Amino acid sequence: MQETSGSAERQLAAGNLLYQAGQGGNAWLLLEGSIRLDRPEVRDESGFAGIAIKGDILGAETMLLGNYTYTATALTPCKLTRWPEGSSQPEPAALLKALSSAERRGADAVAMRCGEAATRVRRLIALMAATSSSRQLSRLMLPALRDMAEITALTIGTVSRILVQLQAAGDLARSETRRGRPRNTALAKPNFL
Amino acid sequence: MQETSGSAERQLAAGNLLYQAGQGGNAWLLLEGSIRLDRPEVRDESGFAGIAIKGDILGAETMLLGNYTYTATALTPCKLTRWPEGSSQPEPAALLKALSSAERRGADAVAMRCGEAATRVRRLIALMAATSSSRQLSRLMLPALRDMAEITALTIGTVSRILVQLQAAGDLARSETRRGRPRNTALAKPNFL
DNA sequence: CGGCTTCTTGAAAAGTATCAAATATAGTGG
DNA sequence: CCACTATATTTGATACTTTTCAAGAAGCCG
Repeated sequence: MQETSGSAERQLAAGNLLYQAGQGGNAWLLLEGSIRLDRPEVRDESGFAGIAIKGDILGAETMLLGNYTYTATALTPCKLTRWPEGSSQPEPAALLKALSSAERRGADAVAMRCGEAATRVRRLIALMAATSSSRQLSRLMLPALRDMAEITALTIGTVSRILVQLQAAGDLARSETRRGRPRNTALAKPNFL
Repeated sequence: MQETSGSAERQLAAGNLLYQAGQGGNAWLLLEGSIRLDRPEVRDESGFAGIAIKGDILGAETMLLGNYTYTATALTPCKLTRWPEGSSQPEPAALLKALSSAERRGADAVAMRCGEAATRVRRLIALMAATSSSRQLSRLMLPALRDMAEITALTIGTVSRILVQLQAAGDLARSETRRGRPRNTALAKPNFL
């Protein structure tokens, strides 16, 4: 929780919650990392509704509706900042940019559910790689298997098998996998005060 | 072609092209019907990238980039109008509305590729029903099997089998299917002049 | 360490895709 | 107006991919 009160910036560890559907709050610009969006209706099911990567705007709907439509959770470590930066009203040009990146990201999300399992996982990895600086993506910089499975509409087992294949083929850096109990940086821990 | 030159409105028969990726043009508000968006890169493959229904804005990226990012084709008969209506510059509030509906529609597209085949087709039909006035959707108001297959990431055969099931279960109005050669209202026929 | 979670892996089952052929229909041209 | 053609839909049998269900291994945290 390295956040000073009133700061416009925010850091988020992988797996942590940025905001929850229904809450009030401001929009965010994602400076680093990747975030998944989930529809609130579906409780235990996947609920996956979209993804955001570096440069995308999240939660712009609060400026219209007052509260968030989706729940946002970090897939990888994230850095964010309030949006829009200075003014409380975004410029039309900035809104257009947000709109067109939202459309592109929607298309990306659809594409990650298209074709064979290996293709889909490959596409997800490619998207994450666009976020990352290094070209050879390490296993540690990927989202949890569960997230990858829900994004690609596959099962955890299938994603695991495919990652093994990709590592064997040299398409993915072989590295330690992230197991064990996640940090209890609590999905539900309120971030205000 | 009941369009008078300079008119801000436009009609489109099912299967017809509204605009192509790369072209220049204006944004549209979809007044009636539904439209599919396709990424241009993928030639023969599905290429499906998103869907738009009544009330959605299409092609807003032209205001930023100058030309369309996706190719837009009518799934069902459509009525559209230039957007924004009067002014050449859209209001921030209108842009926000476009943005949040784009996100919602992206989530819808993702959801239509989630779960078993029957579930997915059901979701697509539900979305189309939201467009339509009548609650019991007729077979004729649905997109072509090929479109439904590409949207749901299934095959034509599977979709066909599922529609038969839905009709048998009474969840879908049993009606004539739309076969035969489509109108040659040409995908490529230029609409200017 | 003990407990909890994630990841890996196996064998069998289920669901879809494939491939192919038959059927139905709207438009076209004679 | 009718046959003809191109396209859309239905349907069947088989093959393949992925899911299921289960158990075990590996890692983090207190």
